[in-house]
Amino acid sequence: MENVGEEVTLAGFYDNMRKVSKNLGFLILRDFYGTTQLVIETEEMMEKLSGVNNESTLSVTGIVRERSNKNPGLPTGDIEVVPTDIQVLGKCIYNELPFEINRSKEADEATRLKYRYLDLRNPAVKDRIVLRSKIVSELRQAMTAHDFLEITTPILTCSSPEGARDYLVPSRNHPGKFYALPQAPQQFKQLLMTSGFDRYFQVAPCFRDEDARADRSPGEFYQLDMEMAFATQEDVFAVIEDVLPPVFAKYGTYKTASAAPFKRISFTDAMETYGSDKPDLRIDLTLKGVTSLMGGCGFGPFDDGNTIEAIVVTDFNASRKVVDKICADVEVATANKAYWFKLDENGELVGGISKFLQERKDAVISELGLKAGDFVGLTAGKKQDALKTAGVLRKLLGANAEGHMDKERYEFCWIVDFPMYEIGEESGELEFCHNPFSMPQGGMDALKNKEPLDILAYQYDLVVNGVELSSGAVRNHDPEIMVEAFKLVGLGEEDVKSKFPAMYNAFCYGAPPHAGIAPGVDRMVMLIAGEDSIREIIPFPMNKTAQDVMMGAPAEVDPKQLAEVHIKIDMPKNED
RNA sequence: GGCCCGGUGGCUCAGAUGGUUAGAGCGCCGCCCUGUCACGGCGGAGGUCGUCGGUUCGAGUCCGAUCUGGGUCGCCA
Repeated sequence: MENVGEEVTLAGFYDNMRKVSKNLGFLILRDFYGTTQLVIETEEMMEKLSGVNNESTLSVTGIVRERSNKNPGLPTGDIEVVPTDIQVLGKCIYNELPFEINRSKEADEATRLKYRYLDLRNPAVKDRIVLRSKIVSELRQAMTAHDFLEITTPILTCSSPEGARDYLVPSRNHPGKFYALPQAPQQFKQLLMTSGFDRYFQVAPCFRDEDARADRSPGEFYQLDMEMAFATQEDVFAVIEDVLPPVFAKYGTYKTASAAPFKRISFTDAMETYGSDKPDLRIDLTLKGVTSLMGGCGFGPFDDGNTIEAIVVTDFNASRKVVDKICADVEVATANKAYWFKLDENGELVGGISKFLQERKDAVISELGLKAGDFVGLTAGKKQDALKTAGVLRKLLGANAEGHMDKERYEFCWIVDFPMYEIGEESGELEFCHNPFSMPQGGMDALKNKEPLDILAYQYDLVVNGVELSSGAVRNHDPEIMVEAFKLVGLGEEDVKSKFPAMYNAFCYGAPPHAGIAPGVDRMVMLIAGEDSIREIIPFPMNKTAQDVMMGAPAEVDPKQLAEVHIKIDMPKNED
């Protein structure tokens, strides 16, 4: 309104025209910041627009006027611009687009990705990218305010033993040799600590050649990578608890985020209480072991020395149809069945597997503390299977049974005290549980004197609303402890030296104890934006099969390029 | 690699049990409309139903194979 009467020049995209007659029309001009209505009220101006397709870019000079019919629903709804000149800056040569810009989110995803530059013109799509930028900017400011230095680390490096498949880059100058894109800046940041930089962070690109998921982009993603020297687990927790919640609360779909200190749950407790190492604490349901209460009751899966887990849901009101759907979903997700029964209004055990429990009715009711209307979900199997299945069941019950999930907040927790070692499922032998960089709790003494499976690591995960945001650790900075840790999994000093030559050598020159963590930026933005697909918060995402359908990557290259890097293609023949 | 779901005008979708000319909304094109704002009215164009093969008098619909997209398990912090 304060510009009424002024001559202005606006530039933007031809969004839409509502043509009312030969010499009256309302043209909506859209730019990054919003829209403005232009009134075309002369045949001369109308003529300038004839043949101009939607989405062309225009420069419009005209006079700002107060509207006679205001639109209170629009930020610029009080004014309109009466053009005196219209220039077409960039022609859209098509009168029909692959999708309507303002409805692009409804279009086929392959088409959206192919025309991502059009998809991004949709304000609702663009806003996610703007949000991402704001979040990253805020994280940078917070880290800098905590005296962390942002330092970039190499993209062309060598394979790092994170455990995922590497992206390889052939070397021209060194025939037969390859660079690898980093799966994470893990070793470099630890070397920075050894160099004396005591607070490092980076919004770090990470590259892993693994298959995609709805919440996992294939190929590349970003981490808020950080590391601190002369620091403990507590120091890392304190920084994260200070940096993340304000960003979630400020930009999030939900306006509440956990305050410091976050709840801490040991890995073992998390598995036994929630059936998951990434529990959603917004759900108030917990697991209860009922092996001795229900074992041998005559129901097949409850025999054979199987572990049985129960989840009591009070005041359960979901329909039988919902219960069946939950059980079916559990089976799809875990390849393991879920069972149930209820305590009805008359105090009888009914439904599901209740008939097997009638003889133990009183014990069941008293041990589980059941009241009329309570529902009991059950799982059975080998201990870990029963727990994990119950974990999935818990999530589904929480989401479907009313009153057991307070959705409107970000609930953070730390999962701590992960085991250092486990017995590998395939090999049957002792293996590192997470990565081999973590410091065993108890150090050398623990490695030498404790049962390997009982040794815990200073390894922690950050979980929010059932999503694993990050894992981190206090690192093993002592070469002797490192060698000993590797000995337990059957590797010798030579293996350590050959696997991590730079780190091992560096640590031999005096290394500070250090610890760090690397929350996933894409996951954070997803959670904050409330999006279910990770592609919505990435400017130019790849599709599920790691292709960029807009650019056409990956693509074949010129034979000359291959020759320069000493590569010959040896395609398998399709003979079967 | 396994499993689940999808592929019908430019976009979103409907097409029980196989049956004659495959429909709708949006978009697009043309005409009309002097205050619209999801503008409105009238008219129109546009589809080898992902592909190949089979069953059948007849296939968008049934069967087989295949391509392709998404979800998920494996994999991956």
